[in-house]
Amino acid sequence: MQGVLESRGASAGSGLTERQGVVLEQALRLLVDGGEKALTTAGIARAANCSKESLYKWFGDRDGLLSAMISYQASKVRTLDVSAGALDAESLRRHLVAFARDLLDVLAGDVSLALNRLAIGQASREGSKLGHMLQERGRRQIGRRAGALLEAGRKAGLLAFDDGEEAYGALYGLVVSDWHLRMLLGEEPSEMKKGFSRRAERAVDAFLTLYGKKG
Amino acid sequence: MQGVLESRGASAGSGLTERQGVVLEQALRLLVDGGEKALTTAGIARAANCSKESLYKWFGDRDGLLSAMISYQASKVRTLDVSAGALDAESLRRHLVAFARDLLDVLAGDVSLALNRLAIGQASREGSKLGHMLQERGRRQIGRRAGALLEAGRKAGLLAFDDGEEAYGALYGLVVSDWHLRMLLGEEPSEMKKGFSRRAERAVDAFLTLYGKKG
DNA sequence: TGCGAACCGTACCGTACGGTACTGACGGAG
DNA sequence: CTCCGTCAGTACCGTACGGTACGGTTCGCA
Repeated sequence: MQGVLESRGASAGSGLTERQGVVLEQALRLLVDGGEKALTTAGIARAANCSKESLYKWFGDRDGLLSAMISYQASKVRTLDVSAGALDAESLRRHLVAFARDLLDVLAGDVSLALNRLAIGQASREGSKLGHMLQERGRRQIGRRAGALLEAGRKAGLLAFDDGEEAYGALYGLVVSDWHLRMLLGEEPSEMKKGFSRRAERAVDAFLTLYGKKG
Repeated sequence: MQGVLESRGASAGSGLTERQGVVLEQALRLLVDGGEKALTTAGIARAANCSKESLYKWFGDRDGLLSAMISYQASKVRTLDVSAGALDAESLRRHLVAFARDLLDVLAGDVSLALNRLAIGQASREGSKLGHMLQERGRRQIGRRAGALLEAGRKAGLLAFDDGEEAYGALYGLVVSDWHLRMLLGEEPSEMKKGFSRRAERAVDAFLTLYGKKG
């Protein structure tokens, strides 16, 4: 067990060989296509041209595989930090609209929806470990980007709020409303994506009405 | 098949005998306690003291049983319509806060959470029939109450909006934000319920800032 | 060339589920 | 009393899954 060399370069420093990355990729594809029901160890092994025994050696058990899938996906969609230098009212609005649009796009992505469905289906069981992971690696991550943007807006005298978390909550609610839940329940995302741009702008307008400093 | 008498009075005119109501009650309890994994036909039969054969005779198959559970629960939590006679600014605000608090309470209810988890887990499969049912019987229902309230507010000259659906979406988003998803992912609802009242008031204040007519 | 580790493919095992079939008990109708 | 429908309880069947074990193959390495 000690001194094991990774057969090729590890991917993204996650401690994963690229072989294991391929496995997780195929597992995600299966999950997106057929839901949790289609995510069987035999199916993953077949799709990734590996043996079940290797799956258990690499990931321990099925739960370990699910956790690895979430970590893997989270590491892939690293949010690009916006360099928020020298904000004025118009550039702040543009940044907020871009954030809102990105948020809607991420939430409507089929991998995101599939992983959220998976974690939610698992949440009733004890632990809800997957839910915590998704929360930590997803919301926390994108929340930090929004928080930084809001803070920059306040520093520039363009926004007024006491509680940053509350302001972020309002922005999130105005942007997303119940669309995320509706997509999780099966409403066709492609139908909704067309209205995302307009929706993002409206939501940001409302947010600025609430938290923007008049001037 | 014809002329079958229901052995006792049907419950709520749903075409269900009270025996079947007991079965659905037990099924919901199992679902809340143990999640979808615990919702097996054998388990339901044992909990309700009936035979599996009767389950299949009454509900057809497992999907029919799940649908019946949603219908049954939806018929139980009929939303009380508020008689919105003679609104002024203060009573409108009270009504909105009451609505917001009720909304949060409903969404945080364990039966609601369990059914939403069930429908979401099922949504990846074809059809997403349960998702549609939950959408129709849940959101549509409570949305009508909110829509009527908003419309009354506009008629009374207290609110200003063009698109009622958009205004409702903003209210919903401000009230709920991402709390529903977080609870679905397993965050403990009892921890959150304490802040519901304050949260409802804050959200309504923001909503009135956006859509309330000044004066 | 020979050794050993990793690994694929498959077979295998125990279990649990959805759904069906059978038996026996109850209870009402004639 | 007898017939008949309903239902509980249980046994049963086919299937599918998670997890393990084994034979055969490739490949790095000495």
